[in-house]
Amino acid sequence: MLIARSTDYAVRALKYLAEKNQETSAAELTRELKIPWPFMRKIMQSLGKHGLVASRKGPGGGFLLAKAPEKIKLTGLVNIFQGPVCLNECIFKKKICPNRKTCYLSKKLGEIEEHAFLVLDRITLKEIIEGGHNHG
Amino acid sequence: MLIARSTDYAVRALKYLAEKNQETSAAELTRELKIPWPFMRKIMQSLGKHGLVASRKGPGGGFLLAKAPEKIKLTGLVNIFQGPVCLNECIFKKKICPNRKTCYLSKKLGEIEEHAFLVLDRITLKEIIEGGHNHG
DNA sequence: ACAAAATGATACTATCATGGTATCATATGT
DNA sequence: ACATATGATACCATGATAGTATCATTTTGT
Ligand code: FES
Ligand code: FES
Repeated sequence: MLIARSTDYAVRALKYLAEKNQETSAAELTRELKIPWPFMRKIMQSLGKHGLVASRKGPGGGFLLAKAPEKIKLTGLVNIFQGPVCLNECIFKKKICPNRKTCYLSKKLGEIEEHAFLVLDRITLKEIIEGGHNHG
Repeated sequence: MLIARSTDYAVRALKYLAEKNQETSAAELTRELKIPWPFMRKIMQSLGKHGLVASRKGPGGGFLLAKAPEKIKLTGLVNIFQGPVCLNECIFKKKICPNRKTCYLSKKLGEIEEHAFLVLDRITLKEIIEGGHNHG
């Protein structure tokens, strides 16, 4: 799977924040998006650590988008929650394969991976919001 | 990961069979390809069930390629060992997402998946063998 | 006939990534 | 002070993949 659940949840949360454009608590996000509360909190904390949202503690506190939606790329989110986009780790017995440089199959998988990366890298939160879609 | 270990092992085994072009036992495959014996057997049995190799029991028995290398497609192997190529299963809480039809993100992931499929579908065992590669 | 060598079938276990939970500490507004 | 929020972190659950074990069946050679 290219997009893990955590990444997907993050997209939904960010979309909600962007559309509401007001400080929003994790509780509200949980309620509106039907995402389990502790999991949601973990996700928001990750987003905070990586500077995608700003947070404020205390009553009335919550999260605010910290970057413009057009600056938030899907590849960035994938990186945070799943690590680098990777479809091509020829692992033989848990050791990275020594033949990668010359391997035909690896080359082809590399092509796929690159294409996937390019597509994902061009998708921003803004596009997702405006894309005439239903995500979330 | 696009190609699972089992699929990769299958490719190596088939390549070996194709190059040797003689009846070959699982024991030899295990020995030569450094793949765990019971796992190798399981893989060969799957390949047999799906008609990619023919088998013969008894002393001196073993496996033979049952299709021409150019007829063995990577997508076929992926199907056997991993199921359909799929990078795009928006699963929300274990239920297939109802928004798929209109979802922007799903559309983009679908594009990636389709590209991946097309590339894999054009790779045959023959190409892998002749590809100036080292797979295995 | 018999033993050995091979595959067929199938059930089981192990490992690991992901998804999800729980707890306590810390900050903030009233 | 106290309630309400997030920060940090450790823990648990689940499922997919990788790998193992066992027994039945077929074939060959003596
Ligand atoms: S919201 Fe489910 S496919 Fe996009
Ligand atoms: S054999 Fe490892 S990259 Fe192909």
